[in-house]
Amino acid sequence: MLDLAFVRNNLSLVEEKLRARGADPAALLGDFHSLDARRREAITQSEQWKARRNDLSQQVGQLKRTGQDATALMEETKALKERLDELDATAAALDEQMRQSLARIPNLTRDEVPAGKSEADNVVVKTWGTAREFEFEAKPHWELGEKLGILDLERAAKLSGARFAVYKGAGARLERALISFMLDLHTTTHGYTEILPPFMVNSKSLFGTGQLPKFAEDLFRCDDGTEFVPGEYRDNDHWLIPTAEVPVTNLYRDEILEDSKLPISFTAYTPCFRAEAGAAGRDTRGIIRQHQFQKVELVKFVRPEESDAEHERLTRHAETILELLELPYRRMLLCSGDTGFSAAKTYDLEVWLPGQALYREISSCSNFEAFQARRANIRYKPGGKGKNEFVHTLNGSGLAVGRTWLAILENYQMADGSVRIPEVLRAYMGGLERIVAP
RNA sequence: GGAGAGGUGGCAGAGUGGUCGAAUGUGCAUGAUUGGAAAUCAUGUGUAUCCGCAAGGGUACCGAGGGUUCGAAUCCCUCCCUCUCCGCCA
Repeated sequence: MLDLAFVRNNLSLVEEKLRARGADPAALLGDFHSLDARRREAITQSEQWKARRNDLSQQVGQLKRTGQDATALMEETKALKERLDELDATAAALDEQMRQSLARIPNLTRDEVPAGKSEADNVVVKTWGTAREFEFEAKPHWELGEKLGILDLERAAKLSGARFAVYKGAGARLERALISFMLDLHTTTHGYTEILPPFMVNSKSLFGTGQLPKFAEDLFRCDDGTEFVPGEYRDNDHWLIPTAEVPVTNLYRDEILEDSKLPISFTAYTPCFRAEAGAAGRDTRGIIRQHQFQKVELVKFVRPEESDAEHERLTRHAETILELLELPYRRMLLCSGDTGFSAAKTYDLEVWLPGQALYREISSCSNFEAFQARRANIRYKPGGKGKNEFVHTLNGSGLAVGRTWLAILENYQMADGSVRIPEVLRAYMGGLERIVAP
């Protein structure tokens, strides 16, 4: 969420940034100045009447205490009430309108974010590793996985429908090995604290990180016998998390963090659940796009002045996983049109997939600045004194485990259809060096 | 799921309709005292928002949301959370 006062004082900048995202400022901001003025006027009016009521009520109390008759004053105050209720309702309605309007405005992208409409306008920042030369035709992971008996998409469909996977034998163990390998590296060398959060969260949490209200249709909601009402954020409903970002960032919702404890770095392994509404027909083969996938996430709470540097560090932490696994990748700086709702700046890491001869996103590392912190009310006291300020939040995949799994299959495949295990994973695989067909 | 007890400021803990944004203790900050410190004393010490150039003033907040009342921390309703006992359960 953007700061109301900031929007008021920088309206043309906000409009310009919205246009850069491909959003329509008129639709999002409406007649901002008018609403803002009417809201403030209504609040002032209502509060002035409340002050009068409070004053009269106190006089009533004083009369009663000294045993005098207060009937006249009570009648007068009662008469005041009707008008007050009206003013109060108007003020509350305008305030709510402003709140909802602000909640739907995306974050402003930073100036170094390139202008662009779509994925095609993202900029390659760097490329790491070289794509392997194959002396045979590289196969896609779904063929490799099915042949090796470690991936069963047919039976997964029987159990749960399309976009689910069953991993088996060495395939299941490879997934588990990747999770352990990633968590171990992040919690030791990279200094993150491991979190194992709930896999279900309430709508307050989803509002905090920005998934609600705009992206409700991308989420799985548990049926509590109630409906989601945009603008109402409950603490007693349940949604499946689309990413660990939600529970981990919301750990500190409505809290004031100690300056001396910052920056705080958390890593968490969780499954992620996504409805993939609007992705019908896309990536239907293989396990690129699933309703459930596993992910190791990195989350940071930092002081505003250090969020840029921490963003670079966090991205490097994700890249390190790819480098240790010796998977070629490139780092993309997302353009304004492709940057997510809550993010001010995002790097995507794309891994090379020889079976499909293309780069695919395997990690997304974002700086949200104060956008999420403002929604979730996460603050700190700079220097331990004075006014509370919002922290900056960051997060990134480190990495998406399912996509790492399939990248290993495609990059490490041999002519006979077997798959070598990357060196760094072998200890996690009980010494296994190669997955071969049964 | 059933029965009961609770949720008040950084913490502890009073307050059951008015003088309560809230006693008291403690913590913290500043000052006095001291060679320095401890102790002591004094003063101050929440958040958000609205008006205002500012000084300052108003409003709201005692788990959350509604309601009753001229007036609610206090009474009523719904919900959330914590604790105890029972039931169920991995």
